[in-house]
Amino acid sequence: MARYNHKITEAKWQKVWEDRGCFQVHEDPERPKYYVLEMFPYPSGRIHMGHVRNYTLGDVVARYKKARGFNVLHPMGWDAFGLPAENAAIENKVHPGKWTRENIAEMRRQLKSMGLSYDWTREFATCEPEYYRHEQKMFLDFLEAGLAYRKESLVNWDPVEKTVLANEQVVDGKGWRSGAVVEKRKLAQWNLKITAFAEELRGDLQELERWPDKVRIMQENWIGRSEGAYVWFPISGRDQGLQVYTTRPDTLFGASFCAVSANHPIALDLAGSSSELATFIAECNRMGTSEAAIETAEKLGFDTGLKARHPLVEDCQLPIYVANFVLMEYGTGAIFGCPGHDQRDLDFARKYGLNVVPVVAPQSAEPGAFEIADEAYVGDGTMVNSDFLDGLGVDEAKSAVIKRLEALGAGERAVNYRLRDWGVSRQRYWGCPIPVIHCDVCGVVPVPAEDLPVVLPEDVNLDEPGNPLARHAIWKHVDCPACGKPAERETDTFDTFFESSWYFARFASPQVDDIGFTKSAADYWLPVDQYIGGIEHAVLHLLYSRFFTRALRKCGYLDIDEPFAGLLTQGMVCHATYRDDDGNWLLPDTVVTNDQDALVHHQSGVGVTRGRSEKMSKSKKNVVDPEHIIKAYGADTARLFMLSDSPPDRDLDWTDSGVEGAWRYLNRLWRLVEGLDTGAAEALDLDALNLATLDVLRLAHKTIGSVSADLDRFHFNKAVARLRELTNGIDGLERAAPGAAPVRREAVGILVQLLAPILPHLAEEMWATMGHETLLAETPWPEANPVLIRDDTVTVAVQVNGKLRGTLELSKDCANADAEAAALALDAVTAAMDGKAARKIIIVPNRIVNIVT
RNA sequence: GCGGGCGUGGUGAAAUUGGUAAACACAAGGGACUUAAAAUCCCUCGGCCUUACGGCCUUGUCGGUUCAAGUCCGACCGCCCGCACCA
Repeated sequence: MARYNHKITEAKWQKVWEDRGCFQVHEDPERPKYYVLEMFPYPSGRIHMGHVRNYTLGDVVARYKKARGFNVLHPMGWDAFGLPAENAAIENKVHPGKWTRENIAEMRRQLKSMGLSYDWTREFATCEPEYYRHEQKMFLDFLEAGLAYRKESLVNWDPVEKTVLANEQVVDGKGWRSGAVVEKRKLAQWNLKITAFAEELRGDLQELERWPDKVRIMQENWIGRSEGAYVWFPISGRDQGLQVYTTRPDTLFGASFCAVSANHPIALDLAGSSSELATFIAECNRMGTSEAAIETAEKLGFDTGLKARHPLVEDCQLPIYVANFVLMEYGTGAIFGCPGHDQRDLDFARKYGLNVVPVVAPQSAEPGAFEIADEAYVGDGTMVNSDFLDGLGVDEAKSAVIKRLEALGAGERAVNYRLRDWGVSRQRYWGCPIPVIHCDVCGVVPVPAEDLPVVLPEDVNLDEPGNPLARHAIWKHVDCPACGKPAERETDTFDTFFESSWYFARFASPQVDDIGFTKSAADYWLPVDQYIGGIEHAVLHLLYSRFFTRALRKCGYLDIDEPFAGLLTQGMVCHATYRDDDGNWLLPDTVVTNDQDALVHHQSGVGVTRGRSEKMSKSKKNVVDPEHIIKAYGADTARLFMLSDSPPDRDLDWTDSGVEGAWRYLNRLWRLVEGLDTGAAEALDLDALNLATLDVLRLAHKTIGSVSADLDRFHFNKAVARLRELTNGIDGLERAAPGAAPVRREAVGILVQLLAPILPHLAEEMWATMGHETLLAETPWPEANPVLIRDDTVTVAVQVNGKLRGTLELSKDCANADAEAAALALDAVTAAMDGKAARKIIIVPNRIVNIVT
């Protein structure tokens, strides 16, 4: 008996599907559409197991929905701009464009070997002008709609590389590559007004019912709506006041100090005449902006000597500090501190010897006796020491104090968001040029639509630090489109999240060149019905895309609000880690077991320690190359392994034995059709079947329902288990039994159809071997015979005092009295009741009888 | 520090969402076939007690609610993920 030859079979069907254009789709208003999309990859060079998992999940959904009659759009493309290309250019002296395009070719070849049901005619790469020209136009439309603007903002500047660094590229205050001390610099940067949609982006999260709660919570926290008030504190001896934002206006009578950010105008102003303060500000700015850096930093303040006058308490003067924990980007960059009810303010007050006055007393406290020790009281309670607020609850006090402040003109109710506008300028080469021109006379001038695209020049010199566009004299110098005088192009490029914020819409009409996508195609295909990708994009990519969709709507491109109706976030692919005695990481396939059952390196023989399973990463070398697996076992085996055992949103452990198990199952399936009687078809006669044979046929039809339900809910591991059960059932058929041959043929047929989304190549081969002349990839999903899935009897558990004492086969939906009588008649039940009478009998029809004595 | 999640056999997991815990696999052990191996097939496989029939226990720990708890509630322990000192 020949073993299943995956190499020949997989290549054969991939070619058939491609030649027939099985997966090419067109808008068809007659059919329901289904758009399934996996997050497109950055072309880093080769696919990794994370890609294999992601694309397998999407492919199962796409093939299943196609079989269910949907017009399925399932595209693939390349997120092709980004920093790795520039790094590779510097390290290997290869042009970023060449490097990127070669990587795409290699990865496309690898993806094609997986047999994924993409409509490859829709493929595009975002680094090509045919793509990015449209986002240049979108940017100009945003500019006109007031959704894009330029402002000065602080960036991490690496003085050696002459470039801006992301937070994660700053390590201990130094550039990750140059090691130079990073400076905070103010640069004029382009921003998109995502905050204009803050409330909408937050509120609409509720509508995203097919998104994981986890992601919705993360986005909600990121947007960070808070309700509070602005409060104005006059500054003694100055004309200007201090505007503060607070979420606890109720604690205003407990205020003992004010504090401003190191970058607050007041701080900068005072620093001009105080070198001490200037030094303190510089120290604050040196502190990293990453959370870890701020976390470990001690809370420090610098007394400015200025006093803020309390808006509600006559003669009350609060010292104004510059403090390292106040952020310029949030609220007004200034706070009042109430140490009694904020731990950070309490720490600060103790350090600098400031008053601590409790103004909220917990319900349990003795009136007048409540004091604050080491812990601030942040709970609800009754107002004390607070003038007209005394006796009110916290919420009432908030309203009352705001009302009073508003009446006095000393404050107002306010809603604030943590969300900041999206800075899109990058001082980098390998990105989409920002289509504006800077003219000394006219200022910022948009590139006229007819001059788009602004094409990224290919002839650049990457050997020197800094952005090569800024050194490219020919490209950079142009005439002002408005006045015709010499001017300069913007040399910044877009953040690469720009490209991925609308690519899903481009797939709807990827070939049109006068616009990013046509309205009619967007109307038909969008939103994406099911989006699948990694949890690492839970906030930024998904939030930017949600914003972009709204911005495009405002500019008339489309009519939807939400780009992704359903979201599935897959878990990581993990593998055990290995290190030798010197602590060096080792590749899994260089580790073997020796005669003494010990782990050793396959060549040197030195001892190896097996570490815990972790996310596959190059740095820990615990990687398995998908291409090796596909060559050795085939794409179907890799797919099956990815889907078996673990639910998609959980982490998956890659194991060799698991792969072997998947491969054995494939061969077992293959033997199923090899041994099939495909000759003269004996008609199926239900009445002639014995019970065991009928059960297998019934199992096959029931499996249609259970597998469908599992696939609908993305419980792929359970679907695989059901298919294994059916396989076990078919294998157990007694060949000589009457009607066994036609039952076997029908059951295998159903099995093959249900396997099709998971093991497309093998299933197609089995389908053909069974004598079908149509393609399984174009065959509708099977339908269960209602007669065969109906159950006449059910197994009911019988308990005495909650303990299982036996089971009963009862006719379905039988009377409770019958169930009760049958249960009481069981020997095990009478024994367990030990002569006692039943006090109570609980019956859940078709499920359980519980006798309580 | 805050927020979210998870904890079930040697391992990955399942449990119709409060109703027979451990489906389906992996690993392990035993057997059949074979000159032998591979492949394949069959059996055993949570723990303890029992020759057997069977019994008792078991879902991180301790309590609670309920006729009934892996599932709900409270406290604790452990692990993972995310983050914003957010006023």
